[in-house]
Amino acid sequence: MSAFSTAIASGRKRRGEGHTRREEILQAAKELFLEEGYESTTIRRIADRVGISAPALYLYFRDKEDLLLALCDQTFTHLVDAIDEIERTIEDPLERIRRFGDAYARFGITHPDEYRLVFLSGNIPEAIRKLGHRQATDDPDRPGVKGAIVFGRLVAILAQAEASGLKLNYPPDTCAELCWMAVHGLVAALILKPDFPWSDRDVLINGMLDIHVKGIVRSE
Amino acid sequence: MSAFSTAIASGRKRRGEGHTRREEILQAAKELFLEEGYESTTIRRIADRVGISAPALYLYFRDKEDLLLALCDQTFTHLVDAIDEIERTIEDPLERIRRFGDAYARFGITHPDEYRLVFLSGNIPEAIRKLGHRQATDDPDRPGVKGAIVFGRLVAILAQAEASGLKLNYPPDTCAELCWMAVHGLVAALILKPDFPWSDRDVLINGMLDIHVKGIVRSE
DNA sequence: TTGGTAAGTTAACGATGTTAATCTAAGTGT
DNA sequence: ACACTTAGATTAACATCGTTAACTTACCAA
Repeated sequence: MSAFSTAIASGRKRRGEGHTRREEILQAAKELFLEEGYESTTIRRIADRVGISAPALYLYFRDKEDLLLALCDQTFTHLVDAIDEIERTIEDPLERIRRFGDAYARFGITHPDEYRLVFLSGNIPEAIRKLGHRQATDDPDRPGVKGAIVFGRLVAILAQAEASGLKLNYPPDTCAELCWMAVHGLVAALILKPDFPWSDRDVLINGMLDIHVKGIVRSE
Repeated sequence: MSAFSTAIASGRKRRGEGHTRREEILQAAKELFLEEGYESTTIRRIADRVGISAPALYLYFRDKEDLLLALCDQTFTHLVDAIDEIERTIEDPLERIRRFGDAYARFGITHPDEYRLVFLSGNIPEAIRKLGHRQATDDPDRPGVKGAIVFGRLVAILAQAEASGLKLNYPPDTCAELCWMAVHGLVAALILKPDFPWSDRDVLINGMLDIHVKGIVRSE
């Protein structure tokens, strides 16, 4: 209670804070997210931690989903960075695909809450529709779009691989969808049923990548 | 209001209804589930449709999850039946695996709400723990267990295939996990992002099965 | 007739996301 | 120096949710 009231009392430095508040809220939400899990992350708890009232959050975020998605994008940026790194350093197309899948899977397993929110909860299209026509579909800062960007990267890598002479068994988009779905299924399973006696993680990841790299490139 | 009160008035045939009530509730829940979607399926709405008060549901189901899982098991029985049929009629191990995957994928796509509840929401182990020690883990009537049964069937089919001479690249459980995860990812993607411009469904399903059947059996 | 019991009711609790109405303090124009 | 606007927050409240507590009713058996 004292921490709360002092936060209120000391939080009244009005000038220029409008800038910072949004980041403060995201930071607090992230902490709670990690500390107490997604389930307990309620609007009021986030507001408490920031030191403001719950309705104040609605000055910065349209609704809870908007907040959470913004938070996810922040995290997903790290995955995009990792993909950038791979594209910059790896030349061989097949190895690129492998590394992509590996990075993707490990990112998902390491950030289960964010992964759930972006790839495992109700359709993002609906969420976008709910947000209204506020922004065009290609706005790179719209929350939730980082997930689509990651998938787009895979399509690009595969198209590029095909362009550089690799023979694929399906069109690049279809290949991307198949690969993504499979690795996505792996991540989803490990996240949603963590107590199930799965085989060794590395075996599963490597196995899945083996199977799909083999299954997608024409071998004759 | 009139429909409600008449339902109440005529619903007071007390004798022997205790037997029927549970099924009535499940039926009403199922209808609402299909009519208005999972989101709008609230305890009070289900109770309204049955013509009883909301707390009365707790005489037949421990909590909402218990009800929903019971409902899911009812639906999943159809998938188990389909698997029975496959095991009874198909001899060739590879074809069995294929048909299993096909049946599984199409079942998931056809029953998205139940699929979400069983395979796409928080871990079942937690749910089971929440239900208490009411029943042992191998009770075939415990709600939610049908999902695990389906997976168990796949393991059995693969082990059987190996026993009949087929060479696998991984242990049967690992093979089952890989196959299941991939098809699960496919179903999950189609369910959760229905508006995404995916490739043709049949192409995806067949492609995924091709890739995994090829990737799992040793070819040399 | 008298209990006892199974089935159901109403009232209420605590939480949740969210909205409406209001207040306040800082900046701005005159 | 004084009035006005406005961004940023507040308190109060709403509707809804799952769920529990306490009470009522109808039936059956002794």
